[in-house]
Formats: sequence, C-alpha cells, structure tokens
Amino acid sequence: MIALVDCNNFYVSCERLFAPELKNKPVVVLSNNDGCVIARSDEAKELGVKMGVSAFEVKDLVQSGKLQAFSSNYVLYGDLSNRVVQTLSQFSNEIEVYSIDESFLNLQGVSDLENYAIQIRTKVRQCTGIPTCVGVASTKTLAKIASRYAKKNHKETGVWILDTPEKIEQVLRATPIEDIWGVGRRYAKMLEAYNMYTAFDFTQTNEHWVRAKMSVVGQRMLYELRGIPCLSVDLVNEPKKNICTSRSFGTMLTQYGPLSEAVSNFAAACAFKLRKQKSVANYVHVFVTTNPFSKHEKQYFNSITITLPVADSDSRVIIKNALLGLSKIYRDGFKYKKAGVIVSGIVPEDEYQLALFSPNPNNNARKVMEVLDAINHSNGRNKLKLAAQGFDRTWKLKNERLSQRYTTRFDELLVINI
DNA sequence: TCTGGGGTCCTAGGACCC
DNA sequence: TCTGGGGTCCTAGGACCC
Repeated sequence: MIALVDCNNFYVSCERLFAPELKNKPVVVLSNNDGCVIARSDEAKELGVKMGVSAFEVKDLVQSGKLQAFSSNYVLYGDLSNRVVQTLSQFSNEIEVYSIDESFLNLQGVSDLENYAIQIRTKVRQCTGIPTCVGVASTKTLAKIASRYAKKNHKETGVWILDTPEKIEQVLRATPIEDIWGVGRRYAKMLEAYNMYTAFDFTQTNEHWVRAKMSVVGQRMLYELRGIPCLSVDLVNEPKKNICTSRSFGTMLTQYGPLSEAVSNFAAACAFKLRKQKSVANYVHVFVTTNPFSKHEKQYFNSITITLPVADSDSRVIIKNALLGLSKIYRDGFKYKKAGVIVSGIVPEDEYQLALFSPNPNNNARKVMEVLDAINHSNGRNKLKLAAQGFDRTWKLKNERLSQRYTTRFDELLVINI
C-alpha cells in the first residue's frame, strides 16, 4: 500500500508557525511579486478568497484587517519542507518527495494502516508543527484521492484508508471528475461532455475509448483508479532536464542596463542550479516579454536559443551567452515586464561531449566556480557576484509582506519578549 | 495600476538515414 | 506516368502537476 502525506495549506501553515496569533484567522500567501493568491487558510477559503485571484482583488480585505497576507518566503517553506521529509523518513525507507508539500511513502508490510497513518500525522505535527492529511491506497492516484477525501470529510483524524472495494467505490463516487490527479481543466470539460462527472463514472469507461481520447496518460489513470498500479514510488530525484529562472519585475524596465543585470542574475541562478545537480547544459535560452495584460501598451515577446560550443555550468559562460542572446532580441521602446533564462540539453558533468577543436576542459574554471559556491554558501547566499549581475537590483520583485527566514538565518530568528 | 514560477510527459510531424 | 519501407532523432505544442 502507498500513503500520500499532504501538508495542509502548506505555505500558510509555515507562516502560522511563527505567528501563532493567526491561528483560526483568514491568511493567504501571495505569489512572487505579490501578484496573486497561491495559498489560503481554511478561513480565507470561507471568506470566499479564490485560488489564483490577483492581489488587488483582496486588497480591501487586507487593508481592513480582515485578511492577513504574506509575500512568499521560499527559504522558509523549503526548510520546513525538508524537516517534514526528515520526519517522514522514520516511517518508511521508500519515500518519493513529490513536491514541496507532498510525499508518497511505500507502506508495504504495515499491518494496521489506519493506526500507522495516524502516527505519521501526529509525529509530523509534533516535530514540525505542520498539519497534514494522509491517504492510503493501493495506487498513487487512489492515495491522492484518499488524502483529498480525508481533508474534505475527516479533518479531525486527517486520515483515510482505501482498503476495501466498498470504500473505494464510495470515495470514487464522491470525487468530482476534475479532482482526479491528471485531469485538468481541458480533460474535465471533455469528460463532462461525455456525461462523466465523478471518478467513479470514469472507472466505468471503456479502456480503448480512453486510450484514443486521452492517450496512454489517460489509460494509466484509468488503471490506477481501478487499483492496478502504473506509477511507482520514485525514490531518487532525477536530475532536471530543463532549468528555468525567470521573474516578473517589480516595475517595468525600459532600459537595456537593468534588463541585462536581471538576465545576468537569472543566468547565474541557472548555472548554480546546474552545478548543484552536477550537470552541464548545451543550450542557453533567453526570453523577454512586455506585459501581455496591458491592453494599451505596445507588445513585444521574443526569445532566442544559443548553442554553447561545449556543455558548461560556469556562471561566466552562461551569463556571457545569455547576454549575447539578450543583445540580439532586445528592442528599444518597450516596457519589459518579465524575462528569463532556461538552460537545456542537460547532461551529467562527467559525461559531456568535448568540442572537436576546443582545448581540454578548463579545470581552473571549475575550481573558480567551486570557490564561488563555497563562499556564497557559507557567507549567506549570493554575496559574491560577477560584475554583470550588478548591485542596483532595480528589477527586483515586489515582496512587501515578507516574513523572516526564521529557521535558516541567525539574524532573523524569532524574537520573544518576556 | 495590479495577473507567479518551475517543472514533467506525450504525440505528431518533419528531417534525415539506409 | 511511374515514385518503398522502415527506422531514428528532434522540436513544437498540448496536456498536466504543484
């Protein structure tokens, strides 16, 4: 059997750990740039705050004190997420960290599943303060459905076990089609057009029809819902095949200078992520865009892919090529809202193909990057930069409601007055 | 006035190979 | 006028996830 452990309103729960006065109060966490709502407490949901609404739509609620809003604080959430996984590792040797707030655990051999799931939940709460829901079933897709069912219908225990055909059917009948893992807006609409409204309806459908309409992805969903596992618990984190760093700007950029600083920083971040997973990339892709939402401004979007002579992860090389790309696609006279760098064609750093006529790999360059990473790691993040990255940060994003990095920075510890 | 960021997998179709 | 068969690789686009 497989358990899905899902943290409840994870970002909000993280913020509440250090602001206990917000317990039972409506709280939301905003996206980067304080753009839109990406996490809501139950109370905020009850207030009618929808997922993904723009920050300005809840501005009145926030200003009148009815709703508390935070900028997203990924350093804090990432650290707490690691602590949750640490705790979970006591309960299974086989864990797949599926996302920042969800993990699958292989519970093969556990006899009293309900009791075990309750123990998991209690322990995570005790060790990290984060509330969770646990769903247990024979497949990942059913475990997802079970945890969602626990969250909706059994909030007190926070646990639901799908261990009999009767329980499975009952829960499938109670699950709307769009809540199946793998059914997004398009598929939900399509399936409803064929009179399928619940997960149960879907399981009654002909397999060949599903295959034709939804490819092998849909077929796997069907099998999984019928209790036949198609998706395994993946224990190792495969290295990323694409790495992207992009941001919207706090204010529109109209000059090449700040835009190039932003792109340099995005490129440096991509290079760092590459080195962290011990990879090198063959392509550097740069894009810039104006604000597609503003009706009256001139619109411009462009992107370019630069092929590196040799796959690399050196910040200087990635920045240089990203800037080369930017210089080719930049046009004067636009208000740029967002830019980004994507590195792709990623291969392990010890397996890359040397260029035919290039000199031997530059070991000195690798050393320089190792030193750079070591200093930036020990000295608080990103103190040491390359000149192109600049220090103006006029492009920086908006986060006016940022909480402290309580768990990872000594100078931002929680202070208690007694 | 305001609208996130970072990923994955699958398929179809074109280019190219023998 | 006739014009094979069987592959691989790559990319763009569409669907999805959190």
